[in-house]
Amino acid sequence: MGSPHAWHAPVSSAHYNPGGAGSPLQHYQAAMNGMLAHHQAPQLHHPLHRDMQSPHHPQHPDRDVGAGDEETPTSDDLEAFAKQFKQRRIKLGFTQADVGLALGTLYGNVFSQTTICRFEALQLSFKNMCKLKPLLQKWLEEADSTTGSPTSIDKIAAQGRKRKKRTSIEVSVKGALEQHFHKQPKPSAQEITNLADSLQLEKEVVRVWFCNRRQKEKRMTPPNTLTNEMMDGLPPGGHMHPGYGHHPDVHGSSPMGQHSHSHSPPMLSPQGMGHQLTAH
DNA sequence: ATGCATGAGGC
DNA sequence: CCTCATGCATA
Repeated sequence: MGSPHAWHAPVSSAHYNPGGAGSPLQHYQAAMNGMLAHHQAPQLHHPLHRDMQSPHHPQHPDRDVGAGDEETPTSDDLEAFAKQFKQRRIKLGFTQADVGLALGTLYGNVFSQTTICRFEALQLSFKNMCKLKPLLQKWLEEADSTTGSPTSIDKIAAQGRKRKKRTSIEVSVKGALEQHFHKQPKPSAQEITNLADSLQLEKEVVRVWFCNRRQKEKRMTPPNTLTNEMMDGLPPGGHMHPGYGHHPDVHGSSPMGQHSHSHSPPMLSPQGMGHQLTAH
């Protein structure tokens, strides 16, 4: 029979430093992004409640630790897996985009470089991470199992969608939006219209901005809310850690309590990333 | 790697 | 209109 798997050679234009230390400068780009996005979805959402985001307590004594469980993983498991995944992926010479395509060939679900990237960086919701983990895990198994298999290349492609051009919001404007976000994460339609008027932006742009902002707060690795506004009445006791805000979640809808290991101050993945440019 | 955007599903 | 998963386009 034919080979069920089919990944072409790692056309990787990816050069990364598996050591971590050395050059923090990594810039791999999906050179030839085949936008083969169409629809798919053999999997629908079930009428299940959102019972996720609470891997609390050990369920069964028969559950082994490690990255090999089929049950709901903990946030820590996900982090460990993501980390391993990235390392192996790079070791094997695949780019994030390659993996995305491979998943399509494997299961029929294609993913973009973006999604793989976000998975590795834990920038997805807990639930989403859980959903993708099995897929990526299987790919890993197959990937190193098929070490050096010929395989055919399939290129499906193309689709033209008229997407709106990405609006570039100025830094100063972003700052203003952030401040409003702290006051009211969910402004009403009227508020949005008002804000849009003030900032001279389209209402839609502002609305979407808030939607995206809320999603960010729900990621596993949330942007630390470092916007202290009322720190004038600090208690004389002062047993507060300087540098970072407390809980990442606000209403208790947040997934899990962050890990227990001492996280360093604001942003900084356990890996080696972090570079932001505030100039343009 | 990430910002802004689209779309499906839900209320 | 919101949430949620996902991605094009871009820094």
